[in-house]
Amino acid sequence: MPELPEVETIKRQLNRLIVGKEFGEVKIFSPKVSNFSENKFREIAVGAEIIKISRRAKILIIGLDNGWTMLVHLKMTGQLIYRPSARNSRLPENKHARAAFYFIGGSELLFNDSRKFGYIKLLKAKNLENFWAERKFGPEALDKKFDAGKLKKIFVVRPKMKIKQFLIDQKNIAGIGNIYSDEILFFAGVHPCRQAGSLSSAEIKKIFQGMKKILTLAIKLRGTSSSDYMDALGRKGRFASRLKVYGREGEKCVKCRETIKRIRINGRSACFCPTCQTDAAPI
DNA sequence: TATATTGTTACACC
DNA sequence: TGGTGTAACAATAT
Repeated sequence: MPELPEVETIKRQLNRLIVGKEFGEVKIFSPKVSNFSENKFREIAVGAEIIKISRRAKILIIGLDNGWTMLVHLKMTGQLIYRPSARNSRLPENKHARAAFYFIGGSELLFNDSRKFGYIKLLKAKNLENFWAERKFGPEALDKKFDAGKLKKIFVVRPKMKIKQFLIDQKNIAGIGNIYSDEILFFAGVHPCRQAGSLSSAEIKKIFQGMKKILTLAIKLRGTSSSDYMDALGRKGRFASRLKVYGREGEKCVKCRETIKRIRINGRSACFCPTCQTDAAPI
């Protein structure tokens, strides 16, 4: 599940790998992954050079030198894999290959996605601002200007929301998904069902610290590979071994040896330790 | 075959 | 009006 650390990892890698490269050919194997037909996509992209890669929330922004940008969302199972040289022909070697970009010079970028939830959209750079405005993303989780005070203000706006859902909602904070919300709440010792408005200042501060600490470490380890995720070099991330609650239902809590529980909150699974993450607000 | 999966969004409700 | 909660949707592996 690519969340902020995984997308950030790919962003950093692609900035080293494909900036300055020019599209020589484009193949779209699954038409629905893009907002343009293969021909139209090719018309726009071929001949363009990549200027820089950035990220907003879980979306990769690949800036081109012709006034267009490519927006890539990996959703659940997407992968963007760079290969220094194209293997055989122009055929996908992965059965879940949805699109392929071949650069002048022989390298290539593959977009794989078994679930086909991800997308690669072409958007004129001048329309980007509007694109973000429509989505109403909250502050970037790791933005240096995002401090505990600002987080507290967002809590005030949505007091009824369960904290688990609050953390995942991109309109509150941008970049956190199911994995890291579970881990942040364990770090903070807060039960996922607690309402945002019931949290004390100390708890909000702890959530803030956990968010910064966990996401930063996860980037350092190139993300979490619990299922399909791979970085741009086709390698697994190394944060999975650091997970304390996510995906550990039925296993023992690393802190107190209690059994980790899993519940559903708004259709999403939430893993937590019933002992370490208390249900009640502190007095 | 039915079910679980998650990020996002559409929609009904108060 | 807009916050809130629920459900739908994407498509696949198991």
